[in-house]
Amino acid sequence: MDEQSGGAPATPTIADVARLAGVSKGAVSLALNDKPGVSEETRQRIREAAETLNWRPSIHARAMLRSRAFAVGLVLARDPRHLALDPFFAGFLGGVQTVLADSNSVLVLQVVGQGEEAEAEGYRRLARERRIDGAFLLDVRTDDRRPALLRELGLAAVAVGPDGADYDGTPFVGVRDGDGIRDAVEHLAGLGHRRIAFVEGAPAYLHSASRLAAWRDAMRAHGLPAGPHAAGHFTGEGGAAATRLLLERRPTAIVYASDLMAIAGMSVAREAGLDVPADLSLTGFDDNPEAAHLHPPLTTVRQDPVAVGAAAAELLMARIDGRRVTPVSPSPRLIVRGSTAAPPAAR
Amino acid sequence: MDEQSGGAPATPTIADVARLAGVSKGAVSLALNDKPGVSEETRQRIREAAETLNWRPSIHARAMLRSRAFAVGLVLARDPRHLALDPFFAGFLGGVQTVLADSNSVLVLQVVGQGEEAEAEGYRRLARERRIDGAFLLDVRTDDRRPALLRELGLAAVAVGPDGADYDGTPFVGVRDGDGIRDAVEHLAGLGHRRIAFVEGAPAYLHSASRLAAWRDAMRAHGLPAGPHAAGHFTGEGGAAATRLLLERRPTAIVYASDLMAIAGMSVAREAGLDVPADLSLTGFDDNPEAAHLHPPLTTVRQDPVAVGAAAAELLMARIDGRRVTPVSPSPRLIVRGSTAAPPAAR
DNA sequence: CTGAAAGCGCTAACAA
DNA sequence: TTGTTAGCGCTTTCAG
Repeated sequence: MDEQSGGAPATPTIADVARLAGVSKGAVSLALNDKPGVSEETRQRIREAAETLNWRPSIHARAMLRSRAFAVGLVLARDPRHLALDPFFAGFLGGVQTVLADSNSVLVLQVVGQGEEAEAEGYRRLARERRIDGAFLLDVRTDDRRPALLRELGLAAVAVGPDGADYDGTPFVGVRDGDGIRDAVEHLAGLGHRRIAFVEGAPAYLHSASRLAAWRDAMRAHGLPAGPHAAGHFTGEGGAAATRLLLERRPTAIVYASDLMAIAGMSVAREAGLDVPADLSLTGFDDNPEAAHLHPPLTTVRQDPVAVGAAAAELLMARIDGRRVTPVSPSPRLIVRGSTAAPPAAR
Repeated sequence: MDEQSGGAPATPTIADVARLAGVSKGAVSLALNDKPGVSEETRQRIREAAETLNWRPSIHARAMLRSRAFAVGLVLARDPRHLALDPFFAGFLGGVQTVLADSNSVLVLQVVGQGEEAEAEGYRRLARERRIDGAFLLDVRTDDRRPALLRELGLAAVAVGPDGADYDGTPFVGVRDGDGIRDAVEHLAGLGHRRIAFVEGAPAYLHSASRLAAWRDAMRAHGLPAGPHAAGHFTGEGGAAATRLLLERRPTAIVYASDLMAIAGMSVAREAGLDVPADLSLTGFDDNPEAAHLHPPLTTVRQDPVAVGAAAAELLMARIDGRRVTPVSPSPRLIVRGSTAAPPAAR
């Protein structure tokens, strides 16, 4: 239609750059990929031409020869409403991005309904269409078939989960949730609490199981009897129900595996006529934006999701490129606020 | 290297399918794209061959000829922590996905730091590398340059924002936030409130401005004087500060443009010695997972983010394909809970 | 050090 | 109705 508007076509190709620089296409390719075989002088001229034309190599043309997609995937099998309540996820994405930008790769995100099959199908589709070179595994379950699936699909994989875990050689970027729970128990024990209950998330998940284990270990380390615990499934309803159950055992403190459950628990305690923190101390996990603005503000564990995302992406890109890097595991931090205090003197 | 492992190569190409079916590559292409030129019999045979080999066309090869990327983009210039507190976003992604799956497209997500320039650069990069065919625009600002940018880049665009808005021909999939605010005001007015204050979000955003306007309109519609309002910037700190300010004007109810701000406001009110809802009624917006589990539970406005996401994706794919569809705008719903009641009789 | 040419997997315009 | 062929934009041999 409007082909003769004047200059170069809308999206320049490598040929346009070559023409402008007065060299061949091959020279342009060598020059811009920092490969030997071009004089520094020519390289500079080519660089300028590319800059002038605002040219970027077509990702698809590249992908065809190198059979690399320059993209990584993340399939999330979560109830959308569940996804929302996880500040970890958002930070994680941000961290991932910083690394991907340097690698000239992008993130393909697929949110599928719940269900392992949908999740597997998501990865399969991305793999078969050669859309991605590797993938992140989040929400790892105790008996997770994704590591095996991804290997079968020929995709690099990096899992995010409890530090030190290992499935099938799939490396884990550790989140040291356990350390956070331990700090919470230590904080409470230091205040004089002895009956510290625990509300776990969903036992099927690795990061849930590791938090429970950390609570048990910390209790033992402080010479305290492992108090009662109940599953809250990371939901508000679950947290409330678990709290009702645990309250019968008269704990002076409850450690929750998530803020949402802690918030729901706080309401339950209040309805039961308990004052927080005078009668009952509460700690959460995640440091939701709401946590600091509750009444009382919630003592909780804050992870560094951006660092975890960056570490995971670093590791994934290294695997794709066949490089070796040693994974790091950022530590979480206990944020002490108003929901914890010394236990009632009476007991 | 290990070329003679026995059967077909790891990832089959169209040539493998053609060979197996005993036809040419061209025939395979026609057959599997449901184009005329192949007998039904042959088509069936080809289909079976493709099935046997578990073949999918390489997205990159396709992209090269049709200059279609079979992907759409979403660039988010938000503080990662801000992203987390928005249940709308998660549902939106879920809704988008349902439509993309049918179109054989994927979503490329880019979370950049805050700043308009980073945001623009994100879209530019995706466009120049021909990574995407179109993009979603979220968090539209009153003077947003992205519609112009995307047109310049040759990308289809669909914005998510107040119903009926229009920038530069970029279609909007409306979220009827205004209706939600109106319902909240109506609910409060019906309970007998007359002094209804408002905490808006960040005035620069369209969806913030439209909620403020809706509050004004609703107040007028009920013959009430437009009470005081203040900006809370969608953050907890902001919501708390705005509430402190507004409390001096002795409202009997406060409508908030987000749950987070409302939650922070509830704490401020309690610290000021006010009982919610006996002394002060509060409404939020979003229906965060926490909202139902506060004490008292928060009356709030729930959108249908999944429907919005699906509608936006539908519209975007239609634009890319050059089809025409009429956008729909799902309505939000007021969820009445315990944070609202009749105003104190005294006043 | 540079240029020409082949080919990645696919589609579309051909010729048979 | 079929099979053949010429590229899409790029990288990578291989000669010059």
